Amino acid sequence: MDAFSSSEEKIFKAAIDLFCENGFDGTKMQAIADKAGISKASLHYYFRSKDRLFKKVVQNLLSMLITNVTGEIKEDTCIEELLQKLISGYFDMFRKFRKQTFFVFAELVKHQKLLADIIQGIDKIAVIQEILLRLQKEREKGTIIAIAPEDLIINIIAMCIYPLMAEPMIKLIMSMSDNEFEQLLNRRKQVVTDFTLRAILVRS
Amino acid sequence: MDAFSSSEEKIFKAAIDLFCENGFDGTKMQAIADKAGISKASLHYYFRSKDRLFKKVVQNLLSMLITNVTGEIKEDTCIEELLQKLISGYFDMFRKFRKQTFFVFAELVKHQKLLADIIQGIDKIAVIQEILLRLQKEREKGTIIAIAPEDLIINIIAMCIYPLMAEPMIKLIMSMSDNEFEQLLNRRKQVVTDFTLRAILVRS
DNA sequence: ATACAGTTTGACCAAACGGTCAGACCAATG
DNA sequence: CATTGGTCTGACCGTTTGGTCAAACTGTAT
Repeated sequence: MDAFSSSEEKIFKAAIDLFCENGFDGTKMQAIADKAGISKASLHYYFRSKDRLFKKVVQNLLSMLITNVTGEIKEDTCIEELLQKLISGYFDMFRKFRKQTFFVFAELVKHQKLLADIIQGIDKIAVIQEILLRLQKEREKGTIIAIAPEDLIINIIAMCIYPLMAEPMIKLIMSMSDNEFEQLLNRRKQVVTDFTLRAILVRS
Repeated sequence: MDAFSSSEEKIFKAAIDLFCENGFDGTKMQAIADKAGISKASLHYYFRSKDRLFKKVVQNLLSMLITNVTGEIKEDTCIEELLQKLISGYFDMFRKFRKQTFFVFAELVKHQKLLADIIQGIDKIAVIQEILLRLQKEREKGTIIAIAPEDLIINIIAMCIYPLMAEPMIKLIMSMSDNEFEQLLNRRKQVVTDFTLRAILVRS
């Protein structure tokens, strides 16, 4: 009677995969059961309804995405290194959990009512707050220009996340091949870091 | 026997609204019929199947979004004004057609197979090409730093579009109220313009 | 009036959907 | 061996889904 028996785990993993791939409405309970290798009735045995299963999946992914950005940002690292690590961390995570990220974004917009319920199950948003504070300090120190930390972080996340979410659009509009696009992604961390540092660093 | 009879138009508009709101799987034919004020059978009379109707909707929106960014970019405007107008244009459009943009992004990722069919029905992607060329020129002139025009445009679009698509996430992570977020959106054009110009302008 | 092509619909269909339930299965305990 | 409690399922249910079709309804030209 573990919190995660083998079957429950298999179901949950299958549900994550399929929900991320096809969204809430596009995912059928039978498909989850098939992928998990159990009967549809067992689904309802472990998770009472589709909505409950869905909510748990979203909660799990959101929590994972938020807490995953944490770590290794010490107080004594200079602003350049801080931003570089931040960008690198965000980009790698978004690239690794591409579909999951897009899924959470999309479904959170559609089912805004669920958000209130989901928030309570999530622990740490403190990491971001920490970074916001550090940026505020740097600004007072005069190493970076006057910019609201929120604006700066949004800019950074935007530049990291957008190419990953907009791949088909970018390829279409820019007439890019798969190869060219992959090159673009590979140089992306450097591009965003340079761009950001040039934008906010106060030069002597 | 117009290309758009009154009924056909009503159906198409209803379809756009509902598809944008609920996605492909979340939109039911009966709901479209109800919203258009006609019978479900009439839907199939004008558009043979749900897939065909869906494809036409995506095609129409994608074409609209792409061609809508055009206009008023003359050759003699300086780089600062060019970027400011570009950012302003993108941001206003994305803000105006927020749901449509998100919808096209999401469904284009899911149904990547349809993209090949859809591309053929779209005329002008030339506007972007024009801007890419102009940026290349400025770079050679030495007014802006060495950055691939594609990277620059992606950065700009990213910073414009991301806050609009990630509203719930941002509010959650940054602990923002509706009011604070609206303020953030209102200053966004200025923020992105300043940020971008500082990042790419060669200073004397 | 009649004929005709385009439009619109109620009634209908097979398939798929989320969900239920009685009962089979299976270890572990007495 | 018998009982018990958790696990698992085939069969089933009511509803909803995308799609069809013959028939009714328009207006217009003959």
